[in-house]
Amino acid sequence: MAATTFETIYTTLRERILNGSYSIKMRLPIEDDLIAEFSSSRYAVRKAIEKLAADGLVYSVKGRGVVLLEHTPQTQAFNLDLGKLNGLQKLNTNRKLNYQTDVLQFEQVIVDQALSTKTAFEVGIPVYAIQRLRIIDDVRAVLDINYFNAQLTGELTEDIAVHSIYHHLKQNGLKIAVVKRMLRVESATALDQQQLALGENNCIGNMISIAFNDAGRQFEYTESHFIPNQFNFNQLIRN
Amino acid sequence: MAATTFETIYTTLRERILNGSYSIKMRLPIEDDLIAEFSSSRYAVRKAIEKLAADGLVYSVKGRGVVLLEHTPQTQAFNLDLGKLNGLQKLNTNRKLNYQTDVLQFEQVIVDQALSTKTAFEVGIPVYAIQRLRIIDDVRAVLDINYFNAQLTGELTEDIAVHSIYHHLKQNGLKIAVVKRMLRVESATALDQQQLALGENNCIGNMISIAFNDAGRQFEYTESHFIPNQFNFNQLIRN
DNA sequence: GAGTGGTCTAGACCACGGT
DNA sequence: CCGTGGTCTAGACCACTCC
Repeated sequence: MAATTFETIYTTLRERILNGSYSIKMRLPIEDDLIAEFSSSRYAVRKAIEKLAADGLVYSVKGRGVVLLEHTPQTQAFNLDLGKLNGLQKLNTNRKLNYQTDVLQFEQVIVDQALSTKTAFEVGIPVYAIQRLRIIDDVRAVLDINYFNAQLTGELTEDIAVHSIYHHLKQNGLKIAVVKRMLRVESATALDQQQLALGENNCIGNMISIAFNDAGRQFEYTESHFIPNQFNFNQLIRN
Repeated sequence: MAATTFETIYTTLRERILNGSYSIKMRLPIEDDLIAEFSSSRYAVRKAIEKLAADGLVYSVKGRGVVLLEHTPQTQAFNLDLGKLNGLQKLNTNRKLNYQTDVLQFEQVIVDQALSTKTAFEVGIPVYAIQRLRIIDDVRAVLDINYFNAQLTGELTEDIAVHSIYHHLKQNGLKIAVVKRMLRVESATALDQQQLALGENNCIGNMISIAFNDAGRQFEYTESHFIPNQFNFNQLIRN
């Protein structure tokens, strides 16, 4: 906890909102009151409110005030994991899950034209091509197909792939700045059918991610193929 | 175009980034230079940069500068429709699409316990229950299942449902403040199988949306069931 | 140590909502 | 009209990056 001024205000207000301290009036106190309460500047108060708005908890209306958005037990799920790095959120569970990873493929290849078209990596650069099966509670739930720009990640090993590549990259000083994602529903490929516990289903969810380091370079292209009925993907649209 | 100071700066910088004017150095000019160029305050410059960052175009690094994120023709699709209201983005097409709507169901019902659990609407209030089939270029692509809180939307008619309910609501002064979405891949129901052009596929994408007006009240619960291989869903995660 | 973005303050005026 | 959030200015100091 860095605990800048606005973070303190944000955390305090967030807790009050979730507690229901403000729920009767459906309004946040006006800015001047919050400035007085926290003995802070308007900047800090407004930044805290902006963060609450980004969380989907409040909405500011010019001339009126800051409105609380209704939230019920049912709609809590919409507020969770709004753009967390780890992406897929398991449905209906708070208990600890049992994870296992099978590395199906691990090799270094040179990007050709076809792979470049798909991944946006430049032709000729070396990348790691990795396929991993994620087994969650003994269910073959996710097939990860990764391509990492070897020049940006440094050396990777199969042992790292079994554990967490992201954890390794962070430890080696790679800063993950931004991840862009695209989600689709697709007909299952032969590989999906073979590897995943699809049951009667013949489609998959495909979460395509491209990740950028803090120099703005794309170091990863990943497709995560996942089975139906198990995962969630959240989004918040603000006007 | 309201054209506040920061919007002008934002638009100008955005155009330059997309033009490639800055691409060689992979950096934006430093804040002081932008302040000088636009004869504006630091506030306006920083707000413009923050908007570019929200678009996934740049990333600020304390002590270093504002970095441009790599973008190639392939990765353009990741930048489109980041949280647009209309949600589903049709894959691979810029041409004009031919839309048709069939209203399958249109009735007013009172929320019972089961519907309340699903929609988060209070038991006992009147809602419109609407089912519409969206036919895009003669393909039965999307099945919309809507529930609107009648107390918040005012009267709706089947004729409105054939056209655009959102358009009607906006015209009647309802301000759509926030939409929260959850996307899943699900096994197709009998209704989906019957109505949608699923072909061999036996799954659908389900985009569940809850929408709030500018008083913070949830006025809508909607499930959009859509066929595989046709739609995109974008997300940006920032560190 | 120099350069850069992040936080913070204290003010001002404007635009919108409601009375 | 008053109350409110949105925009904007001019400054200060801090934290981080890079040389």
